[in-house]
Amino acid sequence: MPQANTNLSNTAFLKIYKTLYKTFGPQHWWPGETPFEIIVGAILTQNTNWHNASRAIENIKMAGLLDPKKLLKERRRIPCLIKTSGFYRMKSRYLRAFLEHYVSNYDGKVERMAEKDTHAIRRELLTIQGIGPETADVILLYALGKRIFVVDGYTKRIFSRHGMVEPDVSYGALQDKIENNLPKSTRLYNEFHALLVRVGKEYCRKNEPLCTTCPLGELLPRA
DNA sequence: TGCCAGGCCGGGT
DNA sequence: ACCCGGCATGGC
Repeated sequence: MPQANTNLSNTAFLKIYKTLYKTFGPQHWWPGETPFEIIVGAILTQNTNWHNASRAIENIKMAGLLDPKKLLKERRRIPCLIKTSGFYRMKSRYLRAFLEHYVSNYDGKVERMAEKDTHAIRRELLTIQGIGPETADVILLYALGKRIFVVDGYTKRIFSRHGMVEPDVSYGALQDKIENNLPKSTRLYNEFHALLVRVGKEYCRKNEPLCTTCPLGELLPRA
């Protein structure tokens, strides 16, 4: 059934996207040269600023281990290499869990994983320790090129502060709402998430109740 | 200096 | 089904 869905929020989400794109331009996400680098970054940046995570990736690169099989073989070196990313003992376990799954089921080849249906892969990723909904969706969208919208803390904060969702909206509910009110475009999902992180970092931090200078300022609820 | 950062897990109600 | 503490480093 082709949805004739032209309600108000439909235009609101798209309008925000357009405003952000006009303001900031293309973000060229995800930062990372290969799908595997993107996956590693997705795990290392959990609740961690990108600066710290990217330094950990650099360490892995410098060691010549930014490759699934090599990294799995040298997994004992991981904690030392990724220390700067924080939570490094947990993240070492998470990385190892992913590597074991990835190498044994897909021979460490992203094309093999991408052959499967999007939601089948998603369910599978969620069974791996350390991969929750956001990390799974980052892998799907940015490493596998699947059409799925990535929700994160900034997404929730920005849309709730603009009165479009409740602050405690669940991951899935927000994801559904956004996907149902935007054109179904992988390219747009890719760019929109990146733009939300950009504007979130610069204008929508936790401690700032309402921003008055951000490009979306006119959409703020009156305080 | 304390707070924050591109979450997720496990144990407790 | 929620709720919450733990996980850890580095920058401002």
